[in-house]
Amino acid sequence: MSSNQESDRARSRKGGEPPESESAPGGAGDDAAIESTADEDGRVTRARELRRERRDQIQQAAERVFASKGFHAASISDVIEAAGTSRGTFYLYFDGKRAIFDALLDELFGKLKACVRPVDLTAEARPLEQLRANVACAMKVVAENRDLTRILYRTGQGVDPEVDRKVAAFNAGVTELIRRALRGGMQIGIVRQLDDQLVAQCIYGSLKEIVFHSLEARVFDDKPLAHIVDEILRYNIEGLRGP
Amino acid sequence: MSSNQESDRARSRKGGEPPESESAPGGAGDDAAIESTADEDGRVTRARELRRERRDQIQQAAERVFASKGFHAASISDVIEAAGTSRGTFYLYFDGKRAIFDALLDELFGKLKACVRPVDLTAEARPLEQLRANVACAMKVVAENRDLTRILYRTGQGVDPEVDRKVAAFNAGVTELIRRALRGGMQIGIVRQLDDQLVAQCIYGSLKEIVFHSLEARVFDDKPLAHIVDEILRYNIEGLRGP
Amino acid sequence: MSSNQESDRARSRKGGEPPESESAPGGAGDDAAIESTADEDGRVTRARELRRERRDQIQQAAERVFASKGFHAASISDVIEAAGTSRGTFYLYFDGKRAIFDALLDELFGKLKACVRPVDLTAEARPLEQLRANVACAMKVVAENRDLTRILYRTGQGVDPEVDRKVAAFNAGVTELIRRALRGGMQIGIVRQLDDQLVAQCIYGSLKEIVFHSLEARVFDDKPLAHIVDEILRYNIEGLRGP
Amino acid sequence: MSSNQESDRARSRKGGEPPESESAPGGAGDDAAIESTADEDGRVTRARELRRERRDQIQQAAERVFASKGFHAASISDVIEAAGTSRGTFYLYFDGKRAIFDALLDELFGKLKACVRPVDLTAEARPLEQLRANVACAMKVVAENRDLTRILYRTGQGVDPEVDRKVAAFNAGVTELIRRALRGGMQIGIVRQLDDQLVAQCIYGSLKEIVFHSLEARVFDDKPLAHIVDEILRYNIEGLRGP
DNA sequence: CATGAATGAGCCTTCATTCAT
DNA sequence: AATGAATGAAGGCTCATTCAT
Repeated sequence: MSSNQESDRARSRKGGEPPESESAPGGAGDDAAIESTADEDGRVTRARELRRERRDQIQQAAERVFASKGFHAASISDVIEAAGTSRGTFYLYFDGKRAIFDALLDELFGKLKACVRPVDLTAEARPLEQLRANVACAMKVVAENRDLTRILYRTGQGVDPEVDRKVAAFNAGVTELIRRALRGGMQIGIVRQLDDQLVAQCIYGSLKEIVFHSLEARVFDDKPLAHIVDEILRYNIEGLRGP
Repeated sequence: MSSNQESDRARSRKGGEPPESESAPGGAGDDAAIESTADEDGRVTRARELRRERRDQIQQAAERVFASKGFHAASISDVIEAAGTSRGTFYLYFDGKRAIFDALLDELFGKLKACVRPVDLTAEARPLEQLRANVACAMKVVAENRDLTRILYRTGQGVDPEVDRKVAAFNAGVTELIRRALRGGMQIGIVRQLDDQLVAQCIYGSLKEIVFHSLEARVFDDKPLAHIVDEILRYNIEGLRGP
Repeated sequence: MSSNQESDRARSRKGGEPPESESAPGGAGDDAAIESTADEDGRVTRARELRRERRDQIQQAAERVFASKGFHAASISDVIEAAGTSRGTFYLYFDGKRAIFDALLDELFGKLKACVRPVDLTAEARPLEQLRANVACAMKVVAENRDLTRILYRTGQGVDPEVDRKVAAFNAGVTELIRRALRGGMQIGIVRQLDDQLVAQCIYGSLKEIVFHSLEARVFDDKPLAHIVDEILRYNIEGLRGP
Repeated sequence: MSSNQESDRARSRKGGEPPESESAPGGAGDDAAIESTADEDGRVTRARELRRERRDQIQQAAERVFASKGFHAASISDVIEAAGTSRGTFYLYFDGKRAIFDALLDELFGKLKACVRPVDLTAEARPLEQLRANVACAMKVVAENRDLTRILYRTGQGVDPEVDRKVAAFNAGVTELIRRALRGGMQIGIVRQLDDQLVAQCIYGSLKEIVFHSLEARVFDDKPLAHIVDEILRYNIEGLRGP
């Protein structure tokens, strides 16, 4: 029930820009149009900035709150208190608890997607270095967004069908990326024959575990990132077998 | 917070046996003590059985409910409706929502622990077969307890510090088991030199991902368990590298 | 959206009896079945009585509150305060504010319908007396349920489509009754030829106005009911025309 | 209660004219006073027109919104959206939701009062024709202000004590008018002896019912207005009695 | 032991109104 | 005069838990 109601006000602004003020109605003076336009543009731009700032302020507060208390235990009251805004303002910028969680998810997934590139397997392209770069970047993003990642990790999936779908889609996306790389590798012979679907999941799982565990245990503080990445890559490439 | 209050009645029984009927209450007849004792023993035993049955009935209902709606979305009302008991009875057997979740967790972890044995690495013991047996057993347990496992997977950790601790402890336990096996393997040379902590997590992660994903995607219906186990083992032992 | 949510608990009990306890489950003793049954029946009956009492208590409180503050200005808090119950209890018996309003409406309409009988126009039946009885009874009901009627009068229709429908249906029902009487009267010649639909509304309107106005102005305190009824009937039968 | 607070700005303007621009604000030039006065008069007049236009624009929007959603379900947001103005502007012209409702009420009552004239009972004046004209005019006003009338009908009285008072006053006014006509009629013998107060209410009620019902059922579309008026008059004058 | 009516803290959300720009 | 972001009081509702019977 409640997950369907979104305030019209918030929804209308949701994905996009504020209504742009549609120029002033009424009998405004017609002379000096240029300056007035410039003024207005400036004001509108400024207003848009303020909107974004406010929104970010709330979103960041939510990030902190969710990360420390968990999604379910956190209340809107916690968020607005942390953000230093009023209840009403919160609902001016977000449609509710689920919606702000969604926004946080989008942010994290966006950052992660931004740093992972499909691996080019041609010899000149040094695929191993690309892999290393991908993994290192992902871990850097995670390390830089510890709160955000913890939210995702700790919350699991029980929030909402929509959120579940989003998380599943992200996981599927990453797994698919890995699977394609595996297939390519098999074709040119640098990867042995294997069940690409299953192994892609294994790889993704090994990465996730390291990532999330690092987060909780603050491993990054103890071991150099390069070491971690190296170990993961060797584990995945060479397996465990002794010489 | 309200989730900390535990009814005195339920707490008193918490870790242990039912109150053993505490002798017959009220004005029980004092004559014919011997027969009455015999009777009483029978009655007590029967009572204990009933207790266990009742408890199981509720716990199984909770398992179904949590698995289908998720821990947070499920209400006590859902559970007692599914169990066919009354509200009061529920609280007679469990301290609350968190407590029954705890019990379910214990059950699952118990079953999993029961089937995993430390690997004996001596040559005669065929360590690979032991590994295969461990993994296969774990996957069988999971497949047989789909609901239970889904609860854990879907709920993540946000339930409660106590639950979080339990989950973390289980994870740590498994990882430690793997780590010891790795160390043993390194000592006798069948495992290459590696960061046992990190790689243990990698292995655990790869297993978990397969397990949980299988659960949702019903992979077990499509691929033979043996194939899955083989692929996992080869992945972990040989890695990805082509010939 | 919101008008659809009715708590399952309340809904399940809505139109009817409590679940009747479905007999005690578990291994209850099989002897002495008769007394135990008797006991249980007694207990169940008593429980049902208590339920009804509680419900009435709340409903009457709501009646007072709505009558004095109006539906929109009254809050659930007002009702439960007046009823001396807790918030939760309210929702145990009613699905919400609209639902209790509905119940009040049903009560009033039920009482009104109960006292109005179709008029038998045959000469022996003294139709005038029947009319008088109908009108007098309706006014008595209204006078005895001043609060209830005021609620309806003051609230108008803006509460809810469902309520609107109910009110409209009641009005239509009464008008239809009058229309039929008019038609019958025209057929046997004691009523002149007229547009039965329009005039039925006129009659209903004249009655309603008297009724509702009396309510506010406490006319019943000043003028004998018989006088009022007489005037209404003469007005409707003879019109205004002087001799 | 919040509905009592009225912004000082709006209150100051309340019953009357706009602030007449209170001389030109800002650093207006002080020289050329005469021309400037002429200019200013023009400007002021123009400004006043604009004010009125703006106000009407909002009021008409409110009329539409209240009529379609009902007073309570309609929000200021709905009104300003329909009016194409901003929130702030709304409060510049009206003191709030209740105030604009008040204004609408005044408009409707004004129009109705404007078309009803006391009936001159002298023989030459053809009192029946006057009655017919009164009723016909009222029904025309209602038909032409369907939205406005529906608002009143649907909203009942629960809005506000002030509004209730206004509605009651209007009703009382009309009833009084009818009563006086009845008394006059009784004096010159064209109306039979009756309880003028009660019968005045009956008459008013019969009219109201027709009017409001017509509104919802769009009777005006099916039956000619003249027929309706004729039926009402005959009903009131001749009553129901057959020949 | 079993029951289920009662509780009330606490949640999410809305919206009339204000005020700085 | 116009704007619209900000406010926060208030409302409806849920649900884990208790306790008298």
